[in-house]
Amino acid sequence: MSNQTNSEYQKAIDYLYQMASDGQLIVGSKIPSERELAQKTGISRNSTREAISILRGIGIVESRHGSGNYVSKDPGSSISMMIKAMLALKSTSKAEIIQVRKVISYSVCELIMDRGLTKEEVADFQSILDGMITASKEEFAEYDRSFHRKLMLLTDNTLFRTLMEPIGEAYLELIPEVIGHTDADSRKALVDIHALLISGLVDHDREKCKAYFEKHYGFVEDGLEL
Amino acid sequence: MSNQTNSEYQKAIDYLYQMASDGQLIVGSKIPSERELAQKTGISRNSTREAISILRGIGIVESRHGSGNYVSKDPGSSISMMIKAMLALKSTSKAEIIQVRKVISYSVCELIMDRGLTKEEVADFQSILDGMITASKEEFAEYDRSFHRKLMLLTDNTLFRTLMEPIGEAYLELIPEVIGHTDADSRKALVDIHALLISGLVDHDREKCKAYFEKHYGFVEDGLEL
DNA sequence: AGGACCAAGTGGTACTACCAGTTGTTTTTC
DNA sequence: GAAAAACAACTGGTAGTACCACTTGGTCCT
Repeated sequence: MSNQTNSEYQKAIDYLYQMASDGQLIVGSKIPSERELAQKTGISRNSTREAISILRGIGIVESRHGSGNYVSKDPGSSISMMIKAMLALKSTSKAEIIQVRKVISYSVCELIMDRGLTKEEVADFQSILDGMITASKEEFAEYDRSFHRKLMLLTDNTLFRTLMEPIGEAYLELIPEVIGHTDADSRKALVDIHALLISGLVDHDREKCKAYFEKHYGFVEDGLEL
Repeated sequence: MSNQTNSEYQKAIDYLYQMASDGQLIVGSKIPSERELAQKTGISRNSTREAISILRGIGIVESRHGSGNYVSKDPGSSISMMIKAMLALKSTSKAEIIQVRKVISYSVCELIMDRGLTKEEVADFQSILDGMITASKEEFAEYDRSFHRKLMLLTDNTLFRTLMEPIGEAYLELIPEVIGHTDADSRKALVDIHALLISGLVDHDREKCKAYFEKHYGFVEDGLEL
């Protein structure tokens, strides 16, 4: 994991990564104080603070004035910030985000299809769909989000969720643009499309699921005029 | 875009974001020097450097010693860093890494299957497979890696590559453990399995590709005793 | 016990000084 | 006059010190 950059601050980062891989740093735990870290790594406190600033930028460290620096509980959240920055700088990324989300969502469904859905899970999804029917444009996006979040939770693979979550966030920002192009009828159609997926999962029907994805993201791509 | 945090360094970040939204900062352009920035925003050079460290952590600024700080051309590269850090911190299980890699790899193949492979691409893959046949245990892992890297390069979706790269790295660290359980015969079988995938991509044959993934990762899971 | 207080430790900011690269200009050299 | 060497004026990188602002845990007093 060690980086060979010549920078001094890298020593502090390497030192912390080493602690992490030794299991001495778990999520939420306090990292050594800046002065101690500086002394241990043989660099100045300035450079130590620089290292910590970078880690804070990356989102894996949080600082509490007067208390200490801590390993962030939610490092995933700042990945979405980063993807946002990417979006701001590279105008072609919309299509990429949609594509990634589509393809990964589908793969997750493949995983879920093997085990099917419990009655409780079906009921949960149904209540989301029920909410969609009467939802306003603004609410609709939120339902769509919780639908997909729930879907992701079915995998019990935390790495998946961590990777997928920020993409979902970035995707969510595109939703208003999509929904803006819809009327009540097309939103009704969207609800049916979502129902199709649930049905496909219950029946272990790969084709149904595939149809869902084609329709759903066809909708999205039209809305974004891609 | 302005943040209401009380920190001093935030002034520098806000100042730069303001410049960006005014169109004065385009990709690759040089941002004001640290001393100038400090003077303009009324904060110390220390705090200015802290701001720039964070921006460098986020990946939207690159620093060149003796030259200046520049708006990054490739903000995506640091997403990889971030995911790597996450993998180190969250003691992700082997099974999760394998599963994510499998699913994303498969997703990419779905994308590629639509367009198939050019003759040149097939030849490139074939040369990797040829290398595998005579490879030692140690070399085999490296071939496997370049195989999958090449696969990833076929999707011109940079977001995909960005997400996949660190997972590939994590996966790579597991490879020696897998290969350690193999003999020459089973490695020969692995080469055949890889050839199956290429054949599937050429023929647009989804089932062949699927068979590849089942066999390949079945192999891996056995090797890791999952 | 309860509350007020205090002291030690922590991150936050500033200033200064110097090192180490880069870059464009000037001077030297042929 | 053109190429090469030297220089000067930038740039970011590192270090050290001092002090401020805040948190925390303990002590002392009531």
